[in-house]
Amino acid sequence: MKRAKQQLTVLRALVEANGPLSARELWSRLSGTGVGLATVYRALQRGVDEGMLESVELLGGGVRYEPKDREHHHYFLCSTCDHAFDLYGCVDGLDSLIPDGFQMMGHEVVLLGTCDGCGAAA
Amino acid sequence: MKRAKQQLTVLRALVEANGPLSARELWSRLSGTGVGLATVYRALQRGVDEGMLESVELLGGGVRYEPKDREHHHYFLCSTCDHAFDLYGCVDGLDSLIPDGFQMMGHEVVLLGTCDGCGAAA
DNA sequence: AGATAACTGAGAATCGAGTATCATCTCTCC
DNA sequence: GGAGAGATGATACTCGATTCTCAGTTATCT
Repeated sequence: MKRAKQQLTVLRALVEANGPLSARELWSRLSGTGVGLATVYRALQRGVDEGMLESVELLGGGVRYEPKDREHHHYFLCSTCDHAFDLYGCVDGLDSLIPDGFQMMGHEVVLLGTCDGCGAAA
Repeated sequence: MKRAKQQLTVLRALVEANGPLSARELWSRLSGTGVGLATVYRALQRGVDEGMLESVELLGGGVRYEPKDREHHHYFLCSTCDHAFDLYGCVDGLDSLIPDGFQMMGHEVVLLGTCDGCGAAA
């Protein structure tokens, strides 16, 4: 098995994904390559340290990672396959929700439902 | 210490809160009452089973609980104190985000920032 | 009061996510 | 082709959240 380039393999898989991936999700996508889970975590950690990746936390617990250069976007979380898809675009009316005295520094919108593949299969 | 009513104590604290609480957060609010952590979990589990509570997962990991009878709302998550506040109201433009073939069954909006108390203290 | 079932607190046990360790492997530079 | 540095996979370990266990407590009914 080829070594020393496994971290690049990990990062490439992340760039090619259509949404943020968790460490485990990423690892399972690389299952054919023999990459170890520890290497996946190392690659993610390094990517974050070097500023090319960012971690995002959605509903459902786990931390997911994606390239940092993507424009502002939100997510669609499929309740069947648990995969998160990027959604480009945003929503209106956020400001009206903020209570007096609170300072908003960011927002997160997550749509829940079934994705293309899972909805068709059902 | 009075017993047998501890679960009611737990549920009452949850109803009186201004947002969903995690098991730990709830437990710490009851620290003066001698209620055990296991009892908090038991009360929450029973509340969910009986349909009076629902669990919500926001960014930041943990599961939080709140009464199920509240109208549609979203959350403000304070990055300083990590408390989640209910926000009544909603946003526009969600439909335009949904990709073709996806079916939306719900949505979650979380505002991030600093709350009244934490912003004032800073 | 007595019997019984439900409830409780404390701490042990379990579980999953993430991290640390270590022997081995690969690359680069001589 | 030999040496050293960095990378890798397997696995042991840590840590926090949640659940389980158990002996003692309390409520209810008689």
